[in-house]
Amino acid sequence: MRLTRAAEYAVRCVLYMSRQPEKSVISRKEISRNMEIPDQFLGKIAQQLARAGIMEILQGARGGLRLFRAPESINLLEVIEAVMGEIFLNDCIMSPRSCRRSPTCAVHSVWEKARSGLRQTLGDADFRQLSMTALEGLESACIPGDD
Amino acid sequence: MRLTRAAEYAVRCVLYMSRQPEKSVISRKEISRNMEIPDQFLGKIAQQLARAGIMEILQGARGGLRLFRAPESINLLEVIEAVMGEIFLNDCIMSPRSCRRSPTCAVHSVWEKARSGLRQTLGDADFRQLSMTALEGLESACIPGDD
DNA sequence: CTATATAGGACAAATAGCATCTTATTTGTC
DNA sequence: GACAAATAAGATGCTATTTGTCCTATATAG
Repeated sequence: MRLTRAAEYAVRCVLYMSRQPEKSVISRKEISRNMEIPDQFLGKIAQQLARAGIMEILQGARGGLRLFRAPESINLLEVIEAVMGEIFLNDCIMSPRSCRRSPTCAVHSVWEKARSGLRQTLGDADFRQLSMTALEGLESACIPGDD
Repeated sequence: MRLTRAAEYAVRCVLYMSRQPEKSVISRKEISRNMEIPDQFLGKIAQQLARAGIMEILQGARGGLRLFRAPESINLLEVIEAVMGEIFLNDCIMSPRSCRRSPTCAVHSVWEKARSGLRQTLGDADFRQLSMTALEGLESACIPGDD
């Protein structure tokens, strides 16, 4: 019931880019260095974010990453789901066929409520807000693992 | 970002027990058979639920499981957390030491909101309600994996 | 043409999830 | 006390996922 490392990295990456001048191209190396993300791993993550229409990747010399949209139109939910897939709390929500009586199962409705609440909260957080509050260099996102 | 199988089994187990006459002792085998839970695995799960004060385990012949409290005083959240540990969405919520500036990090506050909302929803669902809506034999809880 | 980037597939180590096996222990009944 | 019916608990194994790394290919600016 928790974020993967990859999703955390994705959030850090978009957060870093949100703080740069709009439409600027930022090299993967710069991001990975500043946000403590393994460079090659960030490459894979960036591809997923690109496929989700969040950023674009420019190849070749002077290439790098560029946000595809303004930070205020990007939210936490879509960044996370771009990397982890759609958030769901249990199997039966995801594949109703495997649940024999979802329409009348009380547990089912709780899952659904919990899931939609969670997605709502994450969907309401856009990166303009996030980047404005988190201003200082490296420490703009939580950096786990030192513990 | 999803329930483990063990947590799903725990929910099914408590749900089954909530439907039986209060304070009755139910053998593990009966529960595992009726709710499609591997018997030995249920043994482990029952121990966790017992440690959490949700049920008690009676050893020996005619032994089995018995709810320690009335179904209305048991909620989804505690059953899940008994098995999975406390729900948290990312590392930095769990171990604030590893997060260098949690008080001022905007992302941090979103995690906290999402987490508390999720726990609230699950905490509001008690097993009296759940067992009343889910009445029919086997199919009282979602049974994944057939898909 | 060359230097600088990313692309993308293969691979590997670590961890977590999902049990199962085996042996021991507890308890009720005859 | 002996036996049968249950659970307890530790060890073990299999699989999938996560978290990367490596290597070769490809794209682009100058």
